[in-house]
Amino acid sequence: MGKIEIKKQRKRTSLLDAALELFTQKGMEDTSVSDIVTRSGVAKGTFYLYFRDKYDIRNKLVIYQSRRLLREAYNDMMEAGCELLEEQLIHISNYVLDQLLIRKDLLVLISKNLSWGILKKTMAEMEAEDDDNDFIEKFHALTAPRNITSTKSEIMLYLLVELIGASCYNAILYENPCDLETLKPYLFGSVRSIVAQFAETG
Amino acid sequence: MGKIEIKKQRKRTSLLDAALELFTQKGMEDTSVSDIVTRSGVAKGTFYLYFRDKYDIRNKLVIYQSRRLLREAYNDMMEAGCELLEEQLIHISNYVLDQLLIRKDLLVLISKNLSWGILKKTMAEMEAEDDDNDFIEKFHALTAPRNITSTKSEIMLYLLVELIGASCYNAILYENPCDLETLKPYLFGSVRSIVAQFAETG
Amino acid sequence: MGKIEIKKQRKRTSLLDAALELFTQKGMEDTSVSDIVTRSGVAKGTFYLYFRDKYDIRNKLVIYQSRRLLREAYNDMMEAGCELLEEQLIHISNYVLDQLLIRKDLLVLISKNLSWGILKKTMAEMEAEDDDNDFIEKFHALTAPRNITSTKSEIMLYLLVELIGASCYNAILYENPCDLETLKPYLFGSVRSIVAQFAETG
Amino acid sequence: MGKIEIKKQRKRTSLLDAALELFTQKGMEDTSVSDIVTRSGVAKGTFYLYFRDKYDIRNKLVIYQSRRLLREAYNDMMEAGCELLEEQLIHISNYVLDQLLIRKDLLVLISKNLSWGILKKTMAEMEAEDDDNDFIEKFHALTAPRNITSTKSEIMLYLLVELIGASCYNAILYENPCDLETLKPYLFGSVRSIVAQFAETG
DNA sequence: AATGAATGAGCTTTCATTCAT
DNA sequence: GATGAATGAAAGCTCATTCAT
Repeated sequence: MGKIEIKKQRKRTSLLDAALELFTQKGMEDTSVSDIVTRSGVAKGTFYLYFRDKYDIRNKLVIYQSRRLLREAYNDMMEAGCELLEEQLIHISNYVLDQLLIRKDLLVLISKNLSWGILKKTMAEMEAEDDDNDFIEKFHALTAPRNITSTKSEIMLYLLVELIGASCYNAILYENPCDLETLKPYLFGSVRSIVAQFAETG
Repeated sequence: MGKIEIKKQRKRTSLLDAALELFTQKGMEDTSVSDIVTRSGVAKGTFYLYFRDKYDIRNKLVIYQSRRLLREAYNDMMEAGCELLEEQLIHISNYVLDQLLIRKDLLVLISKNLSWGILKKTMAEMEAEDDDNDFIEKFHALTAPRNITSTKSEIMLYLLVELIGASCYNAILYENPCDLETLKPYLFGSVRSIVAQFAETG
Repeated sequence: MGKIEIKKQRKRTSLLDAALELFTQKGMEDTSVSDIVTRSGVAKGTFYLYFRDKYDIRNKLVIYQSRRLLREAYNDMMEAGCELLEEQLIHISNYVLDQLLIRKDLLVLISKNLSWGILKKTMAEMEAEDDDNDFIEKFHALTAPRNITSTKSEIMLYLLVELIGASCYNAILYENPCDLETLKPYLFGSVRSIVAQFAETG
Repeated sequence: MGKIEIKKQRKRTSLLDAALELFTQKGMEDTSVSDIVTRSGVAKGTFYLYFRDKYDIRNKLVIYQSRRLLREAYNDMMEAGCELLEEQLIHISNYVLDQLLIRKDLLVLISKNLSWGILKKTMAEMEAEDDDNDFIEKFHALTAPRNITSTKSEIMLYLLVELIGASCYNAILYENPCDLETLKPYLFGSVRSIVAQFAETG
């Protein structure tokens, strides 16, 4: 009954944990299903009871982790009580960046595998499962006071996500062309001017 | 002799061509060294006379292609005779984007594999080989009139490259969140404000 | 109780039905125990309560199906009231061939798996279970009037079964070297002369 | 040059030999490619340089062995100088049966895998490769004097092959329903009457 | 320099079978 | 009796790399 269900969840989690560690340590390429089950301590066949293949577990991992990160960032911003849209977005960005600086493994996993498509899917799923976690609606709620249409709002979000995601990767991992703290002012400056661009014309 | 040298170059080029086609058609993953040599018409062993492994030929390919694209874009901008830094960078960006829209295979190859590290290496190598092609120096020459220090100049370039590179990927390939033409005004607006940010404070 | 007994029989039959469909559709090779239980709607472990393994259920299937076919053919011949041994055997053969033409799945199942050994076992079991179904005795009863010894009778049956079984396989499935109707006259001619051979010398 | 070619032939032959032994000992089912290469003493990958898979090597084996057997039988018959068609066919049959009695491994291999389709392909290939080995033409040459049309000739051959092939299997392997020597008179009697049937009506 | 046959470790995936529930 | 999660051996097959020619 419940016992079996709990054991199954434990197996699943154990596989996800093992995969996360290995993917972030050795990369997707160099991680085999064999590696995952060995670290997880289950049999090879068991993997296939829970996931279709390596790419399936990768996707589930990326979605889960990025969703969690975003939710935390959003909540942190709400607690801080920023008023202005620019400040809200910078707060969220800052939170995410600081987390990724600490958890470089997540940075690698998410950056290399989180496409805009997956992000939208993530947010859609968040909407479906937790009614208090509809991020896209929340985002629109944030942009609404500035009279930004829904279409433009999405393009803006897209530009911001891509700019932040892409630019922090080298800065955090290789401190190239500069370290994260040096980059931040310019990055947030860019965030500010991108928002301004949409808010003005919106 | 020169003849032998020419034959060797032809082999090398033939392998690079084959690899480009295959990588852009089937992706890195699903392309084997066997596939490359078969299409190239040389023996398996020959591959290893020219490249260390699959990743080596991939890197050389990415560097070569992105270097060529950048050089073309730069020359096109010079011919157009833009005066203002913003306009110069937008012109270059526009040229690159239009090319990638046409050659989606290059987009995939470069986006997936061109990191900031490789780009800098590219430009350094350009400097070494062709003295009239030192792109980084040329870039500094472009930014100098606006009193932007070399360090800031590099950070700016970094932000621009990442923003453009990352944001055009989904727009071109999946027209998501919008197609390239729709995105351009916002993208160039962002370019403008990022440059402004550096030029003001510089 | 009877109820439990009925439920068990239903499970068994359900497994046999599923196996028949799958074996004749995809072949023995490509049918797994998993497939069988899935189609049958019972649990994996349940299979092993009723059958030792895949080969066990295959044998039971072949025996059951060929026994049924033979019984039908025999009854049909008796109703038709043929007098002469040759006509009796040809009638039976004809009935079997026509059935196999309609049910090609049975043809494949039986031809590929029904050996002379299994056939004899079949007939022996028929004898054991149903006293009104002892086919081998019935066959001897048919041959007795022609003074064919029991040994020769068996050899004759053997030759007939092998000839008919083997030759109809390609004719029915691939119409090669000719279709069944074209083959029949020659086949029945051969049956007649084989019987004659034994009857003369018997 | 020739050396490499010879080495390749030796590898191929070595694989074929190993496969023959294993297929006839343990059966197709229970023989894996791993088994074959182990016995052959080559690496796993080498197998796939010469054969597409297990079924490919099986077919090549069956065709080669049955072709060889048939050619020997035909030559033996020609040397014996039989005049009458019946005697010629019985001579060939007898030779084949005696060989299969000695080499039971071949019997299993050929019986289980030699379908009428493969046989015809075999004979067609014999025709293509060796101009003095066109068995099908030779067979027609044998039947021609008796005014048997080409179509009927083929049906006759079909019936004979199926009768002999199927009936000797149990007799040789399990002496069931009787041993080969006991069966032969009846079998040859049947051959004679089948031929008579066609010769009469032809 | 060029070849391509040979290698064999390693991959993904399947599946008959067991056994705790 | 019935279940189905778990097992892990073993399958087929690939492929980067080597090396004798």
